[in-house]
Amino acid sequence: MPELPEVETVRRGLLPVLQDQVIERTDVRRPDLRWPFPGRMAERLSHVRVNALRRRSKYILADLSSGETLIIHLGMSGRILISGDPLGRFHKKHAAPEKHDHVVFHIASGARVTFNDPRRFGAMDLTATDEVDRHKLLRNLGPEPLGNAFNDRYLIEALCNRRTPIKSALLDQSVVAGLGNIYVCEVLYRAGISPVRLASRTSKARVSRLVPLIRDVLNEAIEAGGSTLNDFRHTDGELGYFQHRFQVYDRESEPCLTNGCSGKIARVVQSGRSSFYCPKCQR
DNA sequence: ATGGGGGCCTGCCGGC
DNA sequence: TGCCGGCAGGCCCCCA
Repeated sequence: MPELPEVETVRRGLLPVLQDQVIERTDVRRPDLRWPFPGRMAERLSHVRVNALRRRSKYILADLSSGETLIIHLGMSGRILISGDPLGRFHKKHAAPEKHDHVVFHIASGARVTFNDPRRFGAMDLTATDEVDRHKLLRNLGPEPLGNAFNDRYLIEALCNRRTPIKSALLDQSVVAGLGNIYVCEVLYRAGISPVRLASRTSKARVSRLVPLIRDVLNEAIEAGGSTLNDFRHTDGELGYFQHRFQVYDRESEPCLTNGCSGKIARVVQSGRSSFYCPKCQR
């Protein structure tokens, strides 16, 4: 699913319902997602207050009054939906659990937060809050693309020795954390860089230019509430809108949108993922 | 050490 | 109408 902008959209949607609120009880409706849930997860997620709701890369982190942090990843098809919010900000009423509703959080306010994930590539784990950064899933993540540690000096250093296509390098979460297939395609289009160009063969000047472009694309997508392809929804069930602004993603054989360019968008497969780009203006 | 490919799942869409 | 192959926003793990 969800790349950084979609995860950030979900986090913001959850904020008013979870921040400083008490989880009264959690229903765990199956033993695992991608991996087995941690032991006694339902109990450890009952009678706890959510002190903070953070995001790291594509992970949502809920810091709990128990001293533990709930780590949530949405995988490819994970959704989180809110129902029965007593303050009326979300109109959806409670309903019987649907297919693929795997975990249901019952909030003391009366709201309910449901994690639904058909493909089950998502994940949940619990770890001590002061050890979150050392958690297996998080410890190898590179810098946040919207943070200060992500800058041209860093990115030049990170890419200069990589003998892999720049597309693959930017998808590598240890280089920069949070980009996925869609936004990498869009970023490379804006930068005029071919996805098949080797990272190490991309000039420092062009790598420098990538930094603000990555920030722009992500900020614009967050502003638009993320992108909706098949299954992404906001926590209130609404759609994101950034997909209407895709310039290359999923536009195979359509005309390039660059002024004066007569190119057609091409699709190539790189390490099993589709890359979309204009062979004329991306070199 | 680094890079590439397989595999994990379900659902949907297009072609026959 | 039904079946089959291909494809999908991610990422761990194994192998070379």
